[in-house]
Amino acid sequence: MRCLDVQRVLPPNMAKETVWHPTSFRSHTLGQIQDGGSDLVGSQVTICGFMEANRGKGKICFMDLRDGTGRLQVFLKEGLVSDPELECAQNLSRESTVQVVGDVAQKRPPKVAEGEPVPPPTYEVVAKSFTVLTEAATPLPLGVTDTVSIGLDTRLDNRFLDLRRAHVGAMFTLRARVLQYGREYLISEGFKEINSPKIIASASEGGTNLFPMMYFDTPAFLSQSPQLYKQLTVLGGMERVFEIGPAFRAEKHDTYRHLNEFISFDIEAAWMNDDDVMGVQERMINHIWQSVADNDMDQIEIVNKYRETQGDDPITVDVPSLPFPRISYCDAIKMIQDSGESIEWGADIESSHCDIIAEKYPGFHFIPRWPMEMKPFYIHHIEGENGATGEQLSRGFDLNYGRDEMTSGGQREHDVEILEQNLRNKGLDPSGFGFYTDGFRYGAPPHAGWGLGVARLLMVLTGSRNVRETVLFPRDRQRVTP
RNA sequence: GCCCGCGUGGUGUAGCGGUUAUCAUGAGGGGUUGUCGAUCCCUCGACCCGGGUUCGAUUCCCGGCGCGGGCGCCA
Repeated sequence: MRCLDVQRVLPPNMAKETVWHPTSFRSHTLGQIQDGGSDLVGSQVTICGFMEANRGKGKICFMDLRDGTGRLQVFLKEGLVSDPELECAQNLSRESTVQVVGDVAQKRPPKVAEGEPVPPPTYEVVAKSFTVLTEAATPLPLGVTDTVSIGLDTRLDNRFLDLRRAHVGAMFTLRARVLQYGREYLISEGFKEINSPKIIASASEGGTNLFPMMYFDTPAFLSQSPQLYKQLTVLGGMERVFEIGPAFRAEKHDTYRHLNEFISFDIEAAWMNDDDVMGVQERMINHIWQSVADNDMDQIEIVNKYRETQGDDPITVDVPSLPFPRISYCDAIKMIQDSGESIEWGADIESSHCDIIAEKYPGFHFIPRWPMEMKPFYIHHIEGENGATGEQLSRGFDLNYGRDEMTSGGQREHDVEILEQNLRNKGLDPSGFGFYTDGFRYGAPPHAGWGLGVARLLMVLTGSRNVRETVLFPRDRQRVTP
């Protein structure tokens, strides 16, 4: 089984140097012919794809094919394929799927105006035989290549078609890359990936509303956060863990940045405080941005090409420099007050306030040291570390980008006595949290962590104005299908 | 939950108390063509639902449903 050994040797950058083995349906991807056509000229290939467009109704027909790797023109000519095949190709509806056997050839260069540079050679497949795999119904609920803009609701109702549009596909390719780079970075710092339960018996944090459900005969809830479980894992000695998983919140908000199901990128690490995990976070984000800039500018270009047609400014991938600015809660309040807004110490920093801070700090910035009173019971505080008017500060922080909150995190309380007092201070009964507080009774390392909204991070990277742009099948107040 | 706005062919839009309801894209048919945002000719397709005002409502009013924006809250 020698061939298996060969295949175990993976290329250094899996994302960019994918090995496309032939399948039962095709010998080559369209991307392979697009990029490596010069080596393939004259050889026979079998390709598959969606038919994006067909031109020509007489003795010849040009067909634009698209698969998940690229686009390619197929040339059909009377005499080279059978008459029924040619007619079938000419009458085929857009987005039908086809299989073509033919020879790779260099395309005839397009006519260019006098003095214009001749473009580099491109390649096509001259068909020998042509098979329709499935015929697409007409008309399409939305045009994959049409120039008309399409409402978000129509797009989400027909996401399978929307996703075929170049810039939409690029957005989700970028999403996959962001997750990949985030993972690989945390692994490089010793973090291990975990999975925590999404069906839970009690709330992880106060405040947010839960989706109730029946777990056989027991009332239960969908998890709003992996918080308590990732902490229990660290208490179990796993040292550094991360999870990329769903969180569910039954809140009736209706904004560009809220969903009722979202993917949270969470970490938790022993022997760290809030400053330490802020360091992890900014290094991770820096790595993600750097990796996108190094590997994925082709996807950014696709997005920008579309943005140009919509009159939007192109997006740029500016790798944020380290460290990110840190504006403590107290300083943030002062900044807001100095701008003339009335805000009291102890109040939440709202979106309009974030606009004020974002004027000075438009990119990523941390807001550490929130009042203890505003943070959940599991957040750590240092006795005597007080704000301007004497209130106890916490070791909780947020990460914002512009006006939008990306992350909430902090050092956790590891002293079980204080933890139980915190619960009582919040009006919660410690006996209901025994499964959690018991984890602290037999030795507990100081630890810290954060949760990052993946879709919100993607909004920043892709310049999206609605979180739904970066989520395949968003769940909001009025949408549970598809 | 509150405030504001919108609902017109498959898609995205213009417009109006009486119109042949605009434009683009699309779909169907045909011609030409190594085309590439193909092109040319012909054809097709729409006023969210219910009630009210009116001689007459797609247009005005009320209710419903759906959608969008802002706010609250959060990741």
